[in-house]
Amino acid sequence: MTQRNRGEEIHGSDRPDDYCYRVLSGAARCYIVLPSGRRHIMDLLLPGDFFAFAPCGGHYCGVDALADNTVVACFPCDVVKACASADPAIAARVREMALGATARMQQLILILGRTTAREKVGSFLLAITERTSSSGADRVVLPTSRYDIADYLALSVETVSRSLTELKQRGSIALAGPRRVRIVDRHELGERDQLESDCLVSRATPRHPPEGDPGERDVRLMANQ
Amino acid sequence: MTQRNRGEEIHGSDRPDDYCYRVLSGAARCYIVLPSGRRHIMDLLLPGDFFAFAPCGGHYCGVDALADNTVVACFPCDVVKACASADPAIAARVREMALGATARMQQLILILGRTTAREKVGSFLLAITERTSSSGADRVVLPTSRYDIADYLALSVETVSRSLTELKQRGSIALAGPRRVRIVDRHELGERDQLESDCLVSRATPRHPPEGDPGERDVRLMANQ
DNA sequence: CGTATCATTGAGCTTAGTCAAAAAGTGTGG
DNA sequence: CCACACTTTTTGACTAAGCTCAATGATACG
Repeated sequence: MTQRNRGEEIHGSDRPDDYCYRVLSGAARCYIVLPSGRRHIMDLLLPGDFFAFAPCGGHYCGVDALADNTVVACFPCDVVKACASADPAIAARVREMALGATARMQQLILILGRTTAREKVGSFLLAITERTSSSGADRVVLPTSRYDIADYLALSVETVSRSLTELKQRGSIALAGPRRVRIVDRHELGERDQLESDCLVSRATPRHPPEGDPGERDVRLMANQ
Repeated sequence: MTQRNRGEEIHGSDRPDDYCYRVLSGAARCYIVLPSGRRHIMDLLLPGDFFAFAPCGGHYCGVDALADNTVVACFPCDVVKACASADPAIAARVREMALGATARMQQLILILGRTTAREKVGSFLLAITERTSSSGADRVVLPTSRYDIADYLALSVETVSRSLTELKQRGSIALAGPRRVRIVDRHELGERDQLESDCLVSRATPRHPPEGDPGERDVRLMANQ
């Protein structure tokens, strides 16, 4: 757990699943370098956030500081596992933090699944705003450069930049410098989906409403081999 | 936990984070319906696989059977949580299964991050082959239709179909019926990255080799608020 | 005050989405 | 076993969107 400044590597390895990370202050990016040289940012970590790489076949994985004075706690996963086995309170904490990581991953999957670059950038802005200011604030200072946004959203830098200027010109956001963003129209940034909700639902129609509690409580089914 | 046939809904709700799922036999898809009507498949579940939705702002979430005689155990998350708190063995099992879910999510993020449709489809084929036959087999029966693949990879059906025929024509795969695939050239299906590994690494160069064990073992840093 | 990095903008090209239709499977009942 | 309907898959033509290459501004840092 060392303090690092912007751009400095916190930890890196090609055995990524040996360590897990928790940001204590600052911000960090977790990325994988594909053998082609492409970098994909798997997660952005703000204070309190937890992350662990899954084994990923020989790719180089790393965690870098995004801000000055970033402090990240790095732990060998097997140590954490052992502590969790020994102490139920720690186990519960680990579960809770892993749940947060899962939520961010699912959110990223959803964002990456969007069709247009504008939607991706828009929902990224909404997500990062939500995370930095817990309430429904409308101002955010991006912790990332355009390059990082591009590698996070799987877009080119140019497309990220163009999307932002387009959103600005539409009046959906306002920019004060490259990193200071004000959200003007949330709906235009991906909740826009909501507005079209009365449109035709083709191959995704929910067939029946939820049928009440399945009533199955035999946790052995969940837990046994 | 009821047995369902292909296409039937197993569970659905717009409070997705209340339940978690474990496939006992068959196969299932976990998806989110965006208000626009678009469906995104968040995960494909094979026997033994575990999944839980994160809260996702009012979208409809569902789990459907992909095969006949699919059996899925559905549990309220708070019940599982309570059992994990009470029984360390269950807690460990839940951790282990959640780790598997995390690995699949990270893999999906990586696949969605690929640039071309052919790469997405190719790495999807590799991934699903790896999961269905634990060793390095080269044959796979896809559990999904083209539509499902499309909704999983965030592509259009037509593009999925075109990518598959293109891979076939290149000799990277062989098709026997729409769902029976034989992997001919693994490298062409996404490990292709490996071949270009000596190419220029631009903005993703790992700065230093891993610096040895950070040596931090104070798990309080991991566990405390 | 240069220099390097980051951000923006432009032009051309490649690729995937859309709309439309045909072909190939799948399952049913006669 | 065949005929029929229905679904799934494939293919084509066109359009739109993002990537690449290239150049220009802006900003921070020595």
